[in-house]
Amino acid sequence: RKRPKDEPLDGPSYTSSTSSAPVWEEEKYEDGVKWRFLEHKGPYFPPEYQPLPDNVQFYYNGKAVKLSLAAEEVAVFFAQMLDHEYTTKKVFRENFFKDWRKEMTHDERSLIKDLDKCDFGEIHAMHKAKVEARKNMSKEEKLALKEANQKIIDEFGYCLLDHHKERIGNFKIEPPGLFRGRGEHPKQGMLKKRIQPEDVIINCSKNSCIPAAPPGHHWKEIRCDNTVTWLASWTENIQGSIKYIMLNANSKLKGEKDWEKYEIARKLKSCVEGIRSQYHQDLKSKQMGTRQRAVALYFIDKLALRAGNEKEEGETADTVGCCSLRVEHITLHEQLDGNECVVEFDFLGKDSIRYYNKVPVIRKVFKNLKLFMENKEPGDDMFDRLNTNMLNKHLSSLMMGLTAKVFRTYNASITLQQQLRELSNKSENQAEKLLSYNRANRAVAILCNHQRAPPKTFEQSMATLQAKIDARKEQLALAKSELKQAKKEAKAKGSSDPKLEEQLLKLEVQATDREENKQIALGTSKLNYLDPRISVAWCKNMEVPLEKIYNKSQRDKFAWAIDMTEADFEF
DNA sequence: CCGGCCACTTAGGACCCCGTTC
DNA sequence: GAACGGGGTCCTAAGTGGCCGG
Repeated sequence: RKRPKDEPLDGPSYTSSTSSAPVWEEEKYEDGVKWRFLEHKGPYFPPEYQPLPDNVQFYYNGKAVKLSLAAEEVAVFFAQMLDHEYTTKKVFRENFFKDWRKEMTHDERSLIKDLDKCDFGEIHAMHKAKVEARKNMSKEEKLALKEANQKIIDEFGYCLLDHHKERIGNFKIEPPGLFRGRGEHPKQGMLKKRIQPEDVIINCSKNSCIPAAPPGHHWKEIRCDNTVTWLASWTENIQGSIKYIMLNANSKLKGEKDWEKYEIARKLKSCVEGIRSQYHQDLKSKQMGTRQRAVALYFIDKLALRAGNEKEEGETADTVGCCSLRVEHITLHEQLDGNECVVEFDFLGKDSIRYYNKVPVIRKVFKNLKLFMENKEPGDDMFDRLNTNMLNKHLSSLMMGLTAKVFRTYNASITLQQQLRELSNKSENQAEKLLSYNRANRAVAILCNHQRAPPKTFEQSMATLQAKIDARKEQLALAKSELKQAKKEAKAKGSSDPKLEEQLLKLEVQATDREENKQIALGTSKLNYLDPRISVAWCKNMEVPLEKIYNKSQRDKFAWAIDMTEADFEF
């Protein structure tokens, strides 16, 4: 994508790990070129399969069967998962069995015809013992393991990109195993095959030291394409999609892209009012397609829905976004809970996370929805004259670089900024300020529907915390009465123990925060949707140390923002 | 236009590690 | 010194959206 021409001239001026020169002093490349020089060691391959010891056996129909190496490896994948609920699922078991049989020899295949007659018990027990043994390793063993891992990171985890030594995000080839998609995935249980060097394309500079393939192997291809950012790629066998090895989020390349993303969202801020009045007009259009586009945009803007690309049926779990909503996902209520024109959404979105929301909408939108649903079956598309391509084409005509997802970024960031202004106050103490920050963050997470499964130990840990609070309260009460006594006797001045009160407040704030956060995931919005400059400026204004908001890796990722942002920054 | 392909961002959960508490 | 619990990292799936060729 081309860099929009009207971006500010002063780019991010953070410094990288190896160079102190501000980025904006470096040459800019022509369109599409991502680097001049790229050198790396190639991906790291997972260890080869270790055959089972003789005393661990697989049984079919009660009889021990020595499997071929390939079939055994796949059997072990299944055996390792036996504690998981999904090994009991029909689709998972059928997919697994079908793929497993493909790995068997002719003889094995003619013997093993029923998964229910397979006994993986010994293999499963061995695996559990291994996990247990790993947990019980001595300090020395753990240290040795850690050092060995560090050595791998040192050797494979970095690359040289132009003048910078950069950390690679995922330098390890994904190990083989059984595919477990999210939700009701039709391909769950299929065998995800082992990747060989012969499957891997290496991308690097012609004049760099080209990585050597593992002994006895060769790469699929050596490519020198400086219009892409990946270092290596391979095609995965489940969906047939390409997997990439790319840089870490703290790299210059990723940082610049991130900065650019937020600059586009800020540009939307300056023209969003015009765009809104445009789509309000379009709600009345004579063209059905235009009306559908307007309603979709209304949802994307107001509810921060994802665009909703079409998906191939049977290839993935049945999930939708805005443009792919079906009639069955929406219920219209003329009246609901004292509101008029309420739209009830109930659908599975990305990662099969449920989106459930009852939203009062303007009458024109409501009427249009009724019209779109007329004479349709529950399984029919709500927006039959619209797709993401048409929507994005329209958006890019309104503003350079504008797509559906920019609205999510814009609305997330602007919401954080507004909420911070509304909720936080310089007179609060630090714990209160942090609660306010988290609440602002939470408002965004709720808008974007970033959910998490409630932690398994949630009730337990809330109870423990409450017990602590009660204990502190008691202590405080005791201290107060002691003070009273002291005052009476010695006419001592001063308040009750301020430290104790502070501790109590801190605990109470912590309890509130945790309770409110039960099913909300803050990390996704913090990492992907909230312009970090808003948070940096807030910290400066509130005199809150940045480390309270961002951990080390987040500070590395947002180095560009930390370096360029003053207290007066406005999104 | 449309489908396939490609590149890249966004996402939740598993797992690991380390400090705290009993 | 074991158990706990919570933050941080790792993993990789699942999205978005551009481009190209028919």
